[in-house]
Amino acid sequence: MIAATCFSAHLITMKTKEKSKGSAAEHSKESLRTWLRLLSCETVIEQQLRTLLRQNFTVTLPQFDVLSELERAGEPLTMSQLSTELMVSNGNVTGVIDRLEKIAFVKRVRAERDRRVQYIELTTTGRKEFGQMAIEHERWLADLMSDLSMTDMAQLQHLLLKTRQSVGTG
Amino acid sequence: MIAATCFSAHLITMKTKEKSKGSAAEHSKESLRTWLRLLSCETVIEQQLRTLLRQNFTVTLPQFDVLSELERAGEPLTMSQLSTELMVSNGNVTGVIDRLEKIAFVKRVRAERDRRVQYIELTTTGRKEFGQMAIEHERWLADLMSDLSMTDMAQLQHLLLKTRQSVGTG
DNA sequence: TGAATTTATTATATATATAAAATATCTCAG
DNA sequence: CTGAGATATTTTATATATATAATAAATTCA
Repeated sequence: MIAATCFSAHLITMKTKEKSKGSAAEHSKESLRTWLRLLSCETVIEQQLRTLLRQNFTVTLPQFDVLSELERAGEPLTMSQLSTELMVSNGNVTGVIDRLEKIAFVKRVRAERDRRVQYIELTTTGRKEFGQMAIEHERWLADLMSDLSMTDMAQLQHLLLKTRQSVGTG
Repeated sequence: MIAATCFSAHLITMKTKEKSKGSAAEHSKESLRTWLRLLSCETVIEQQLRTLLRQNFTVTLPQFDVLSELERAGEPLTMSQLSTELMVSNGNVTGVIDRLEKIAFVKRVRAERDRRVQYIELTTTGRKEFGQMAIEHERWLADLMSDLSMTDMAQLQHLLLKTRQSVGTG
């Protein structure tokens, strides 16, 4: 999402009295442990990327996320589409687009058929600058993950997907 | 952590031209894929928890995180300790504590030996209210993770720990 | 047509979030 | 004991973030 800012720990007292294996209580505790680790892991990486982005370029992480989404789509997107894809509120997107428009990385174009809609598109500058940032961003990430094997990452992706699906259907 | 707010997608164009297996380029792409999935997974869960907390209680997610940390510690913590544990900035913690103090869930106590330090401690109300919230929080999480087996969660934790260590040493 | 409804966007209020500067206090060498 | 440097917290400025209300445009349908 746009402004990945976060208090991240959710560190909750873990009472280790229950010794039943495979019980609902045990599954519950393990869920909590898993979540705390997931959160911690995500937060550390996000902070690293945020800092690197700040130090090396002129955009913030949420702004970078918007540019990524526009580049990935390969075509202009509406505010609502951005909001949905990036999983943030509408009002949030408005602010980020305001700032990106101010530095001329994107521009708003009013749709012709439906005049309620604004299309957001990358400018030539925005696309070019983003290209540079994306290369660095991928390099940073590869470096952060350097101790993980291809197998590790494949397994991790599989489990994360399964988690995502569990949350979605829950 | 405190205010897990975030633009979360970081969806970057994935060029699939390179076909070399096990190359640095391939590892780099896989790192990016893994990160995007981790981010997406974390964001969805966080949004769910944030909404549930909002709808059922009077505190925000960052505030809940602070309370969790205090309860887990079992003793008053300084602002710096909270900031470090929750991986957020000092100024951030100040604001969250201000709000928790306003609703009398925590109180500031100036340290005697070192008058720069403020100890933050749970009030009786804060501890009691948090207890209720923590029970619900764990229930929500167990529900969200219900499709994951104990083995899945153990493997996931293992891989996340490995990722965390890679980031830490990188 | 034109009022009710739907959809998209913006406005508003509040709460996080960071970085950097300011403030207060402490430690310790000299 | 006195001031330089270190540490803890708060303040400030700016950018995200949410939820909700308000606005605006388009659509539906009596």
